[in-house]
Amino acid sequence: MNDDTWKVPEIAVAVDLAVLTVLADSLQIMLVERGIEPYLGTQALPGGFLSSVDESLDAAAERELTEETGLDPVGLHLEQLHTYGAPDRDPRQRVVTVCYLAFVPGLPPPVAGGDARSAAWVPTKTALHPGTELAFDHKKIIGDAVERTRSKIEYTTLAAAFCGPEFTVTDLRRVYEIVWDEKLDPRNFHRKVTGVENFLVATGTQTTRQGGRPAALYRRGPARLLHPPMLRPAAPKPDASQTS
Amino acid sequence: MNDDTWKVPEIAVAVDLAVLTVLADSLQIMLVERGIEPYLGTQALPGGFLSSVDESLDAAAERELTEETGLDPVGLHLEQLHTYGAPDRDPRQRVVTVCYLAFVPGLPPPVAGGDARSAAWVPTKTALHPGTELAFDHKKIIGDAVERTRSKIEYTTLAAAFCGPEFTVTDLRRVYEIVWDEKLDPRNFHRKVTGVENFLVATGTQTTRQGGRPAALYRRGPARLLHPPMLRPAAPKPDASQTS
DNA sequence: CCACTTTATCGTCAATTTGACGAGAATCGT
DNA sequence: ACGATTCTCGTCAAATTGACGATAAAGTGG
Repeated sequence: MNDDTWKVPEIAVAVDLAVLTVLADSLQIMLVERGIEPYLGTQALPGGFLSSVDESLDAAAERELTEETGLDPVGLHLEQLHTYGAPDRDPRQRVVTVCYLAFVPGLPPPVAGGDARSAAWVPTKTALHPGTELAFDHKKIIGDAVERTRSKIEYTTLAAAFCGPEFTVTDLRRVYEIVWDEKLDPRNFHRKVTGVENFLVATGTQTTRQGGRPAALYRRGPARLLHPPMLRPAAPKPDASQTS
Repeated sequence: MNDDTWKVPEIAVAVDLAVLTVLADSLQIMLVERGIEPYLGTQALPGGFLSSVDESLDAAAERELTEETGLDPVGLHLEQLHTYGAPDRDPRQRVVTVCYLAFVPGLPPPVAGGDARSAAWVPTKTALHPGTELAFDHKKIIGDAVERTRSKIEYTTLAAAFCGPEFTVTDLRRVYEIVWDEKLDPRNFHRKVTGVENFLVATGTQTTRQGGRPAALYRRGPARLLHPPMLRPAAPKPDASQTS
């Protein structure tokens, strides 16, 4: 470092998106097919390099989200997940990618939005399956995204971000059940979420449905933290230590 | 983006460290005095650019930690905090900095370690005080680091990372009290932490102290998650919404 | 050696929260 | 009208938490 000839390494900075939704009884992630080398034709997370040296990371993430999904980032949940920068993750040059995590409601408008590349929802179980090939280290990123999501809905109200603007308690419970892959008792769940102040705001209206009593509709309230948290059912307790 | 003359922006990637410890009844952060422009003479987080295009982010963080503190990163807790990349955060050129959060036990060896720059522990309250001037956006980073630390010890066993290899239940409780700035009941705290499996492993030995009954000494067990979590005492509940 | 102080640890008990269910309410299809 | 379905409220025992009494084991100063 005290060598006068040492120069700051110049590195390409990219932004990748892990866009998750709950759809068709599974947690799904948006993947695109790569149109260029490397990994041409392989599925990958949407993303790209900063458009200029003046673009902020958050702005780049929002831009990519709009380009790939056609969604308006306003009101969507978008947070940094992690930054990945292994020296060999891209064979062309050194790339550091800042990955963002986004939660969008099921069935967002036309999925294959503005950009020409074919975007698709893929169940995370499929994406994480050992047989699935993904570009770069994207499989690891997806694993991190799913784990972050699972714990995030424990102590925040973000599960509601997977629902539309109006939703029922059952809609919300299904989000938890699908993300955690656990059955929850409808009655206890109802008591819990309706008891958290400022989480759910009743609209007064009800669903029209086929079969079954109509459910009350709610909107998201201003609460962002669940206090106390909604804990995942404890692991079967095989006895071993909970490492990790 | 479809302009053939467009080039990938080359950006300088840095790694900064938020090294926290519990010392003298306060949560303190390691700061160094900058030896070069910009912000010459101002206190800043330790950190620096990647040493080469082949250095991984984690390796750079560990290298900086060793250079600045003389600590062996093996066994220390080091995790990514966030990546900061506002276009104007460094007047020289575009810099994206990946910030890491480290927890070290109180009174680590000689603090001003290998590197010549004067490193010092500064209470986070002082660092965050409105009157304090820090380099770049480091005040915001410290705020994020403190908040992450506060919530991290709720649901992980990481509070023990602030203690030495052997510690008492009271040592651990003081960590919680100092980080949260809340008094905790010694009896309930004792019951809680000794009841979590694989959190504390009794060594069988006891402290020799001046005044008061000797306390049993423990080491960290293999558990990494607190299940159920140790919740901060609920805010006095002024009634308002918890807008995070 | 004996109060007296200090700190650690164990125990108790009521209040709260959770988990497991029963049962009624409200709708649809037949 | 009847059964199937789904939402919602209620009950009750078990587990957890919060508040606090009491004892144990040290040091200190007479």
